[in-house]
Amino acid sequence: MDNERHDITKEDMDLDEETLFIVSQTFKALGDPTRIRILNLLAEKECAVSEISDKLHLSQSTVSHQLRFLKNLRLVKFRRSGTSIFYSPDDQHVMALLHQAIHHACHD
Amino acid sequence: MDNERHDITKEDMDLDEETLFIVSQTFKALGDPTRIRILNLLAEKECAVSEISDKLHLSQSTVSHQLRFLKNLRLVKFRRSGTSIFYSPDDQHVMALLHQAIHHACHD
DNA sequence: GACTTATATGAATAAGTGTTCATATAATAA
DNA sequence: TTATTATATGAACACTTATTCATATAAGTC
Repeated sequence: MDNERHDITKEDMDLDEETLFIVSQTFKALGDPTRIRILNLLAEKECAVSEISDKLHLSQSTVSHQLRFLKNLRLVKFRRSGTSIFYSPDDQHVMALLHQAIHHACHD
Repeated sequence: MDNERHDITKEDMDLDEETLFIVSQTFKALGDPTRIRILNLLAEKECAVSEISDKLHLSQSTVSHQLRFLKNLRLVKFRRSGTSIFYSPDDQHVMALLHQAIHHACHD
């Protein structure tokens, strides 16, 4: 871990357009209950689309649309196995944000 | 700090409705560029509405609307001083999430 | 009181978003 | 090839959201 003192750095200034875009996109991704549930499930274990559908009681189409959303932001990755496609988290930073938020929501 | 091993806890299971609502609301609040800029500014120093307007080049109405949004979620607090109203952050957990996200966006 | 300054608010509008339905694609099995 | 299973996709729709404009409220000053 990095223990250096936190001095004046980029994030203390006005945010540039690109940073602002990335940050807001990231939080938007986490701002939907369905996507939160999907990511929280994938955090436990890699899942096929149909598995997500079944466990979360969501339509296949809804899951597929949301996975595309998460895939576009590189928040999940996938691998093919036969006719199934297995998804798993692909951004540990974002997953850490999610877990922190859940933890705080549960305990405060 | 809490160094205990992370065992099976609530956040590893299916999320209950309330937790899901709180978490998604929190992330939605952080999912808008204007609100991110406002919170990032307030992180530096307590500001009056007009000060936020000026520094971020936003209309007074826009700032006021967004501050109401943040106030409703208890993400900011305020104090009156004459005709001015000074706002400041009121949720260190959420501010921590924001700073983490900015930090990651800047460095990755 | 009247006037100014600072902030809040409601309505309207334009843009964005999540789900559903129908259908397409892709891999496999027979 | 045809049939089956799993997943992806596009269009439509209802719903939400961020901003603007006009106006209201509230505190301070004269």
